[in-house]
Amino acid sequence: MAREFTEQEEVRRAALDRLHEEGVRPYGYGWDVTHHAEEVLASYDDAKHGAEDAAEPVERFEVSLAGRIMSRRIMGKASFLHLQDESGQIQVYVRRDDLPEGFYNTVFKKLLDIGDIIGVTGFAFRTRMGEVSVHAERVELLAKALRPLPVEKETDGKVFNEITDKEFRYRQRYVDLIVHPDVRSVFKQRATIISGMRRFLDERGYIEVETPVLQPVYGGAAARPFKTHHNALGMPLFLRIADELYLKRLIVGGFDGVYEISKDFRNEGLSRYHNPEFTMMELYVAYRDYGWMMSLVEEMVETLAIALHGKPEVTSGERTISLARPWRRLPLFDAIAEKTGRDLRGLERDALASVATELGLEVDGAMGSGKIIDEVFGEFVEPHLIDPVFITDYPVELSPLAKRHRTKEGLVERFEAIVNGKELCNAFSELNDPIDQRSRFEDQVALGRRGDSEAMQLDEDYLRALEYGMPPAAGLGVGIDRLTMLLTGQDSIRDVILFPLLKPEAASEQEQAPDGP
RNA sequence: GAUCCCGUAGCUCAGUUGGCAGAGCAUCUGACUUUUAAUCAGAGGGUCCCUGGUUCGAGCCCAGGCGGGAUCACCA
Repeated sequence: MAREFTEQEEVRRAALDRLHEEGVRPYGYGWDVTHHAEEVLASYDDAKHGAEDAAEPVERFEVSLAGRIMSRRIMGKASFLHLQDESGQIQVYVRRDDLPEGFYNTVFKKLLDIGDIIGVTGFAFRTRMGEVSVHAERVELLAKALRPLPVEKETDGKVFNEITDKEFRYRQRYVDLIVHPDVRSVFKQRATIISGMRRFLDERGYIEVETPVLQPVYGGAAARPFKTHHNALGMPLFLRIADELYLKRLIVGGFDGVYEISKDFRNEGLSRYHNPEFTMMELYVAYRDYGWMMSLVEEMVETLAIALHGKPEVTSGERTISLARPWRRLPLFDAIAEKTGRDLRGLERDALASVATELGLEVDGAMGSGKIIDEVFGEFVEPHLIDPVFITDYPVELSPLAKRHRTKEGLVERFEAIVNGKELCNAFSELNDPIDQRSRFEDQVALGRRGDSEAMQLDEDYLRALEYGMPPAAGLGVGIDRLTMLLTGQDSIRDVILFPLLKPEAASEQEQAPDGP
């Protein structure tokens, strides 16, 4: 079914036909780019290239750029436009008499539009109004835009044509990126964070590995998986919810430090903090424990913040948060006591339940003591932890893969870093006792039988690996999306994921996709 | 899943007690060789989300639906 075109689309399609008639190729093959807009602006030198009132420049500043037309000011025999490339925008001055016969009047004025991608060569100069610009001597169309671009115009705080519809911005991220430089900037910063993290880990000698996304047995976290099917083997497979168990197999295999930066998938709800596929960095280091890992985390996050902002500080709304080392280390029960005034240490399940109820939580019979403690923490403590803090020593039943605490009964050597009221990472001294691990898995299987859809599966092969002997090790998982939110000051995960999951688009524009084989 | 809010031109939004569908920007035509929200003169553009109801008359009131957002709950 043919889509109806808007008036502006009709105009552009008519222009496309005219271009063909005029013998102008509307979609080019490339352009020899010598400069980006920002470089020209940064390296322009009035003394050499001419100030606005200078007679003749000492030397011509030859440039060749390519980009998108973002605005046009057309006059009789000369025009201005703003060209946007990846680096930013620069003004271009186009004169009829500098271009081939007829090009200015028939092609440039009539057939080019905002949104078209062009190549420009010429020389940089400073206009009478003082703006460094490119005096075009050659203009070529590289790609005709058939849809109008919602380009913003701004003057003295008044903004016209701004796209504020979040849905539009997420669905048509390519448009969002064109018209919002700050959105481009967030994703450049995301790349800086990931490459900085990779460098940090590589410098320490840890090896980047790749483990299966499709897993016959999923594990390593408490979450519901996506299920799929392999036709040739006729077997169900799960998209990984974590990398953990495979990475620890590699520690068994003799690697002393391995990490993986990858997508994990969890079949759960969407929110400001949750997308069904998200990016995780997991790291495992042999012969280290969780105390050592805390030092590594604070150093890594501080390093990344400095790389991004020049100082170990981030902002969230009005708030400035210092990420400078060292971070406070606070046992979970102390944190709860500090914020609620209640000491939960050593309390039995029913006593915990009544304290939680007094605090105003709803407790149902299915919740074990670990779950209740977790609820109290999540409700009354975590949201109030703004400055970075390591919360340590969690109940054993919440952490089936963590090593029992060396001195504290019923707890494991686990920590989460909390910043700005949200978990940034999760880590522990890894459980390497195969007998204990088997019984923890069995507890999980029992939970699963009682209907806990997030309980872990028993992974026989992982136990086999542990039975060969795994060195003591520290493990870490960092949510890259949330780290990026923190370091770039974004308050929705959708603003740090290029293409967040959305409901399918209503059938108006999108042809219904046929089902796969 | 629950609650609240929103849906009018390409974009942002007005739209009075229910009485001819509006503005800015964008688009089109013409003028203009240093503009920058260019300017000046003119023009076109609407399934007011959908369906039904009330009414002489509905963008507005009512009911149902669809789409979206925000908050809450599970999870990183």
